[in-house]
Parts: sequence; C-alpha cells; structure tokens
Amino acid sequence: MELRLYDTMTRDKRVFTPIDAGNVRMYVCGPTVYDFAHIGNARPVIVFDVLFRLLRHIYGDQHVTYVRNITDVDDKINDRALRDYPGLPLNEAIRKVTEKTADQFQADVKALGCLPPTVQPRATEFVLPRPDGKTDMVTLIQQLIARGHAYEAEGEVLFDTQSMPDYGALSGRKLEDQQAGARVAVDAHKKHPTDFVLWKQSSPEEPGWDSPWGRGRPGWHIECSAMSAAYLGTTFDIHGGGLDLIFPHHENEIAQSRCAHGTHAMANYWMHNGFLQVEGEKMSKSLGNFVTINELLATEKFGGDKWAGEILRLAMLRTHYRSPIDWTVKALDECHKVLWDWYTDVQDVEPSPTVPAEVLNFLSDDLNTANTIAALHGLRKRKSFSDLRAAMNFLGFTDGGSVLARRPAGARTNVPTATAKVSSNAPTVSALDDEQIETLIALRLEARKARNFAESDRIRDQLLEIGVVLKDGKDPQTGEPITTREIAR
RNA sequence: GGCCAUGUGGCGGAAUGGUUACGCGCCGGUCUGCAAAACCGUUUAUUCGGGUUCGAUUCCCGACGUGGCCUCCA
Repeated sequence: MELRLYDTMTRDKRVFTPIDAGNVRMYVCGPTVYDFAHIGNARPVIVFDVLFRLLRHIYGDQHVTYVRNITDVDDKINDRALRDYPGLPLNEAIRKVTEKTADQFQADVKALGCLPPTVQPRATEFVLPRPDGKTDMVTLIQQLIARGHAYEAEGEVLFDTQSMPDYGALSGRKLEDQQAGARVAVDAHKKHPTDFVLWKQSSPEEPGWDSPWGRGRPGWHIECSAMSAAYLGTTFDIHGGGLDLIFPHHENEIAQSRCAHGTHAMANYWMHNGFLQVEGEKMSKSLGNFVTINELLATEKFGGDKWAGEILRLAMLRTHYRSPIDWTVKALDECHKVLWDWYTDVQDVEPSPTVPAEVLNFLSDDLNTANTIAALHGLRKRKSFSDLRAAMNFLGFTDGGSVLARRPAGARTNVPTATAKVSSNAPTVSALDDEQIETLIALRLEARKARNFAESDRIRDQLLEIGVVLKDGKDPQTGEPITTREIAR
C-alpha cells in the first residue's frame, strides 16, 4: 500500500516518503485559545486526526509524532482577559482565559472522536530559552539576526523578506506583486511592506518577556517555527492547517525556519483543508450564523437539536478535505441516519482483527474519505458487520451511545403530526406518563384484534399528538402482533 | 487589482480520455386492516462557448457563477 498526499508547495499528489520511517513527524497549527472553537476550527482537527490514525497504522503507533500547538499568547487573548476579568492582574486574567478555553477545546475535540496528539505545546512555554535546550523563539530570532535575515527597527524585530530569494514559494506570491497590490500596509520602519514582526514591545500592562530587545512579546508566526523545531527538528514530514493559513502564516513560518536553520525545506508536505460555509453563507458573527462546536454538541441552537460529536465527524469526512463544505442541518440529519444504521447493525458485533483493505486503500489516496465512507456502506450492504465495525473504529466512530440516544430525523419526516410538532418547537415531553401510554397501546392492540380499526387509529392519532410514534410488527418467536413506540423528539 | 481554489442527478458527493460510484430524498414493490418501520427495486447529472481527439464530464483556452487569501480569521 502506497500513501499519496497532495502537497500545496508543489501542487500535486505525490507518494509519501518519510524522512525517517522510525519517526514520522507531523505538525498542525492548533487553536488560539481566546474563545470557544467554532465548527470551522474542527475541520483540520478531524482531517489530520484521520491522517494521524493512518500514519500510525502504516508506520506503527510508536513511530509517529504529531504536534498540535496551543497559541496562548495573542492580542485577542489580552483583550478578552481585560474584558472578562477586569479586577485581576493581566497575566493572571490571561491564564484564566487560556486555561478555560483550552480545556473547552480539549473536551470539544474529544467529543469529535479525535485522538490526542503526541504533544500539545503551549506557545508561552517556548518564548524564552529553556532549561531542556529545546528550540525557543528568542534564540530563533537571534539566529535570524545573526544570519542577516532580521533587523531591529523602532523597538521591533522584523523579518527581512528581501533577504530570502524564494520567499513566497508556498503561496505563489512574488514580492513585486505585493507592492503592486497597494493593499499592503506600508510602515515607514519596514524595509519592505511584506516584512513581518518577529518581536514587538509590550507596554507595562501587556504581557511581556524580557528579551535582548527589551520587554516584549513574540509575533504570531515565530511560535510555530519554534515549537515544530523543538519537537520535530529543523525539517520534518508534514505540516498542516487551514487554507487561510497558507499566507501569511505558513509562508512566514517557512521563511523563519529555513533562514534560521539554513535548510532547504521546513516540511516536505504541506497540507491544507478547505473552508466551510453555513447554510450557503460565509460564517460570521454579523450574519448570526456563527456556530461553535460546543453549541452543536450541547445546545439546540443549530437546527433545533443537539448533535452527537460523531455526527459532526461524519459530516466533516463525507467531503474530501480540500473541498469546501456547506454546513447544513440537512447534512447533519443525513449523517445521523447513516450512523444510526451503522451502529444499529454493529452494536454487539466484535470488530475484525484487521481494517478492511479497501478502506486503507481509499484513505491512502490523499485521504479520500468520501470513497472510504462509500466502502463502509458496501460493507453494511453485504452484511460484513465485523469489517464494518473495524472500519468504523479505525475512522474514529467507536462509541455510538449518543448517536443511538435519539432516532434520526429521517425516520420522522413522513409523520406529519410529529413533524409539525418539531417545526413549532412544541414541548416534546409527553403529556402522559409511561404507564398511561402503555395502557393506550394495550387498548389499541385489543381494538385491532377485534378489528375495530376506527378505535385503533384514534388511539394511534392520539399518541401521535403527543409525539409518540407507533410501529406494528410481529413477535419473531411467537408471531403474535406487537407494537413498539418511539418518541418523535 | 493580484494570487489560489471550485462548478457533476431533487440534494450531498466520488471517479474517469470510451457503460457516470456511494448516500439521502422521490417513486414503485414486499409486508401490513391502513400507516409507520424494515427489506427489495427503479428513475434523474457532468455551468456555458470554443479547441485537441476516432471519442471530452475528464486535457487546453475563454466566459460566467461561487468561495478563499492579499487585513496576525481553520
């Protein structure tokens, strides 16, 4: 089996060859922890979790290192800290914000079925030189200055983009174009408009570290250069993130890392996931369609319902990771139904000891998760439930409890009364208690036996009114008619 | 303005230089007193205009549509 991955740098799909098969190394840009992560943030987390699982399968669990950073130094964090904890000293307030948000993030992505990365370093721990000698930001900046790739101006340290001949290779931008665009902010102290900040000064109120350039804080890009080198070395295998990070973030990471270390490449494969829209529109707070992972999991804000984490995971994986996704209630409903079917069939099934080959083959083709899911449908159709279970486990669909907790929407769309209840947001709690419902069901069975169908249907309609859906069947053993019920939400 | 993606049936979404997967829905059938559920089956598509080719949804050019980046937003 040959793993092939699309590389943004070369813009083609290539066979993946690790630098060291004994230690395959991947870095993915993680969250900036100032607020709840939104559903767009979940996409790279899920996509690269699947890749992580695949790499572990191919090279062995102990031979893959996956680093996902946590950005806990950022001006947005400072703003949030001042707003939420006005009474506290800033640094203390910042820690409260970042710890709370980071914990929430970990809980969110766990619910999405993601394995924890090998390491999750926090940026604040890599600002100053470390006792353990791992790469840090200040040292990296010093190296850049020493090699002539950075300069001080007005208290800032800036990266000199003109000192790097092939700056812009990842995004396909040339320095000349950036000038022609005329949208690039021109700062008098910059040698070139695209030069970017490595270190900036902090006011006494702002968080800061004592550095050779005074008390200040790092620029955005340098943290990833430091933490990737700290855990993965100066050149590693895969670097991932969202499409929007290509420029400037990843471009600048490349500039910093390569120029500081004198290497030809920072990573050998650059992978970027596509964006998502919500119900056909760009997700934004002003449009009111901004939705966080936590809201989907724990509230009824989106589509009037809570959604199990695995439903969100499947909704993310049914589309190829580089394509755009339109995030819709309808899609989540569909995914719920699919998972309901799968889990219903594999509930008490032991997984096969090996992952079905077709699943691995599809995933090895640049993470073709859409074809992979089609393969799972095929397994179910052929009633290969052990293989289905194994494939589901491999993709991170392991629990099912929260999926099976509620019948999916597809099953209720043909029940007019129940649907009306849903759309009117009527209370879903039954007006009758359990015993009364059972009594009514028993009465209806009696009526059916007596072929009094008018009475039988009347009771069925009555129960439907309060959201109880009846299904008639035969007892598989005795052949006796039986009735089961479900709550239409 | 510059750069980068993208356009497949009612919907979602793969693949491919030559019969267009898969899922959801719709419709039909089995079952059922009738429904629902379940199971089985059917139907429908490659944005437009050129070019290359025996043959283009696929490759090339152009148009149009959509989205992203160029503003420390995945």
